[in-house]
Amino acid sequence: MDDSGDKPRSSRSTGSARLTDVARVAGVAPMTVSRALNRPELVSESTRLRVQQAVLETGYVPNRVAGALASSRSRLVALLVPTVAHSLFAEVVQTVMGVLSSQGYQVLLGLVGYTPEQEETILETVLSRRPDGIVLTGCRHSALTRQRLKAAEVPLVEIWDMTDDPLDMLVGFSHEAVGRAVAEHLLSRGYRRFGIISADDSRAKLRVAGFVSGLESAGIGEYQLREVGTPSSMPWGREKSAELLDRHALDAIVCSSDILALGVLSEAQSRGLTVPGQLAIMGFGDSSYAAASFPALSTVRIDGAAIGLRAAEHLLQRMAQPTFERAGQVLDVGFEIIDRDTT
Amino acid sequence: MDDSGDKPRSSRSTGSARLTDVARVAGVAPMTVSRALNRPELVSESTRLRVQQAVLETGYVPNRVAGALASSRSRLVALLVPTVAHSLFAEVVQTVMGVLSSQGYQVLLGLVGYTPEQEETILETVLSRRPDGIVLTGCRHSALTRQRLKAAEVPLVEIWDMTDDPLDMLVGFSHEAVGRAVAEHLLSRGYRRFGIISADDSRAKLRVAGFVSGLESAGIGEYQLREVGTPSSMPWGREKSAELLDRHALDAIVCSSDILALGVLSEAQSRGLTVPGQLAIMGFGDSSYAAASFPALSTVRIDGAAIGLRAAEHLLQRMAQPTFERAGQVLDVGFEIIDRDTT
DNA sequence: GCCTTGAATGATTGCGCTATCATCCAGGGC
DNA sequence: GCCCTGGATGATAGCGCAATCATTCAAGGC
Repeated sequence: MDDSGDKPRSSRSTGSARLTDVARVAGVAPMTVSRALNRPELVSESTRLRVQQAVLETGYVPNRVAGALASSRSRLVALLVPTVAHSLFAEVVQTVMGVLSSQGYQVLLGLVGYTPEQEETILETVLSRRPDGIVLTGCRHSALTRQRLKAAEVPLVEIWDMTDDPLDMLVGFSHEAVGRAVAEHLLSRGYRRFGIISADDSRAKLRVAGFVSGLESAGIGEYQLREVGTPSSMPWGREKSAELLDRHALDAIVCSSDILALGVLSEAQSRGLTVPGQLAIMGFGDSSYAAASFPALSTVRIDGAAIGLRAAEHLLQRMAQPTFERAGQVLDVGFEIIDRDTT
Repeated sequence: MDDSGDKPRSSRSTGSARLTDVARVAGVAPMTVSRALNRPELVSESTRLRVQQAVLETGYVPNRVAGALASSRSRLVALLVPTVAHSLFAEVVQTVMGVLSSQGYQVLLGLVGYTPEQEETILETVLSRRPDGIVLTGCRHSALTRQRLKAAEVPLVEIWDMTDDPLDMLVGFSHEAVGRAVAEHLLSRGYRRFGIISADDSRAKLRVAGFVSGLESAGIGEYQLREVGTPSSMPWGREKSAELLDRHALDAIVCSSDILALGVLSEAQSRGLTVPGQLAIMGFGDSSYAAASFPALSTVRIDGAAIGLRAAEHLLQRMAQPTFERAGQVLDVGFEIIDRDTT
């Protein structure tokens, strides 16, 4: 009845219902509406119901932009991955979002590709949203990126890589160890003349380095390496393996992703090579189609869901305990060699 | 020199540099800093450089939360898809984000699954961020969702479906037409006894309905239908096809996704059935592995990149022209039957 | 000289919310 | 009666920025 106290809506207002509108309808102070919605345990049952009713009547949708500004809590988590067009990262995105959204966080997704420059650019705009937490793929960042992240003092989980010295928390695995394990596996199978097809991305190169060091430990210094651009694709795999097979006598080709390996497989088949008899092929990622190819692709399984899950959990924990000591927690989720029919 | 005019930093402040800090260092008014950063053409060259310098000195990172509140422009676009763990939607996410981020927009990703309830919940929290635009998968929404979207008056593109009556703009294709085209294709190949394995999702069901109506047009009223839960997977495909093949004499099985079709294929192979001689198999989506399977999977290609691209473009256009008449623009990107070696 | 013009810059205000502290009041101890 | 306690509610003041309008000043016309 008494709406004489309303301020006239300024020309800058958006026109939709505000907290004060709900407060007027419910006959309480704006602050009480805020509490009824965000901390209902502080408000009496009857007030809560009146507010609820008023929200429905006014069609009020809270403005979290204003809320974030006032409270310095955005309830936003930034998730930076190279791409989602790769099932491994898609899996991470899927699980991280599942965990975080169940706890009331929303996710600002950033696709940083495979270059430090893109990461820098995107990180800057991401930080301008003042996220409550960040999940960041990889742990080899430019100096500027590291500096910005430290300055932002925002809970952070690096994923999908391994280091002793994380910026904050880390959930991942060692790419070098993957490479080394693949080398040992193939050597134990008796393969000796290796081709490598690797994407031009820093983590793939780490795996290659691990693989090569594994070979060297066994006294093998010779191998053939080809790099391909991103995104990896079957045609890249075919083209580079054709090149390798034309010029070198190889008995195994190791690829930095399953999709490349599939390309190698089809090249081998088109040349009438028996797999793995005349040519062994190793992928990486254990994509859903690795098991479905014929012959079924041997590969390395990374549990993206586990990484996403643990990363999200770590982040939630840290966000809940604001200044918990920066423990430098590191979790290695490992990997698994999947020995199917191409090795 | 003169910093006597500074307000003491309130206890509620976040501690990082603000516009006023930069302004003080640069020796200009805060408003001038704002202009130098957001509308540099309004500021003299020398001022712009001084501000730039001051930004570097202070390590200032703009607070877009405050900016969004003050300007009623969030520079945020919400992108709602069922999942990213499916290459088709991942492709859409990838392209939408590519286009939008090049124009300075950030993307708030929402995974709505395949139920209207999840869509409702997520849409509510999404709207509370006051996005400048929304890309929404599907165009069959609950009444509440439709009402909220209309009330929000935010530029909207529905994707991945088709209707005459979009909420705002629409870029997609007709799932019924897909089903009908698949029916015609298989009938023309001479297949007559059909099994259908479909996910329990509304758009897959539309494709089934189209397929069935295609059969009926040809006078075929009998078919075997099995539904599977989400997410679809190879084991689901194997299990349901085993069930179908045990009980019915079929010469073709149509699946609502490639991954299901791959499961059917492996079941067929394990039974020693020749494909397509004794059993034809049809997928949907033309995932990257469809061409790689053996035999290569026949399927339906949807150009997810085109959908994402056009959707993002439409949205950008609408966001640039605030109250352009709600044209009800509809774009049908169609689909393509990919006739490989399983039909 | 005087006015106009427009580019550059500044001062003020408010976006819609929540932190914080103040107030109010019922219930209880003594 | 008085004071304490604590739950419920309210009033006030900002969060950091940009919209808006005001001011300044050099250049130019006459």
